[in-house]
Amino acid sequence: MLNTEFARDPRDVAPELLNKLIVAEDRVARIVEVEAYCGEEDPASHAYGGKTARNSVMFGPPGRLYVYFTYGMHWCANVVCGPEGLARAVLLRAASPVFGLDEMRLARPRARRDVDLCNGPAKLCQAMGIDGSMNGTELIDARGRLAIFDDGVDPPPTPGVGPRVGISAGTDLPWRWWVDGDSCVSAR
DNA sequence: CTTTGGATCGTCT
DNA sequence: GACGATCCAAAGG
Repeated sequence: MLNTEFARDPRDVAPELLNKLIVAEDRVARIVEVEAYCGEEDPASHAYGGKTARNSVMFGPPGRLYVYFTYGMHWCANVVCGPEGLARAVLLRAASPVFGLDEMRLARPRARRDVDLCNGPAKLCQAMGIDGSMNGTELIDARGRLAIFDDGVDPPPTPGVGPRVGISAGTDLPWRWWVDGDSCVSAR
């Protein structure tokens, strides 16, 4: 996946990220659920209300990872999209483990079944070993620890579409997409 | 199976 | 001082 492909509206990028691979060091998972957040114009976005220390990565160049800490214990990860400066991003909500499952199980001892390793935004980060130290990391740099990789599996032609999860504003906007029928999707 | 409430702390008002 | 782009265990049906 080329960096320039992220320099677009997250509502276009998000469904195209379905079935792409996220690679973090020795672990690989296939993205099956995403949400778009549209910067200062989106009441559900962390960027609503302007730039702060926490959300500053979203205001930077596309193709970087925005990692935030929430609920006092969880990390979640977004891909920064474009146009640059508008703080738009795609939240990685769920993935299907592909490789490195032993490491994922070690990172998530609470997960009873393998399906529970990455079926939520904070679970995905915990399983993949993503935390705040990776905030702002380039996703495309082959030397980096993180990448999004296209292995030739196309996005679903007709993904599931619906409102975003866990927000209290902007609940009318259908900006969540998922691979319909996949057992690792976080919400039905 | 579904529902409920506790955990836990950085961030912004 | 309030509240999260959440997760999990426990309790109830």
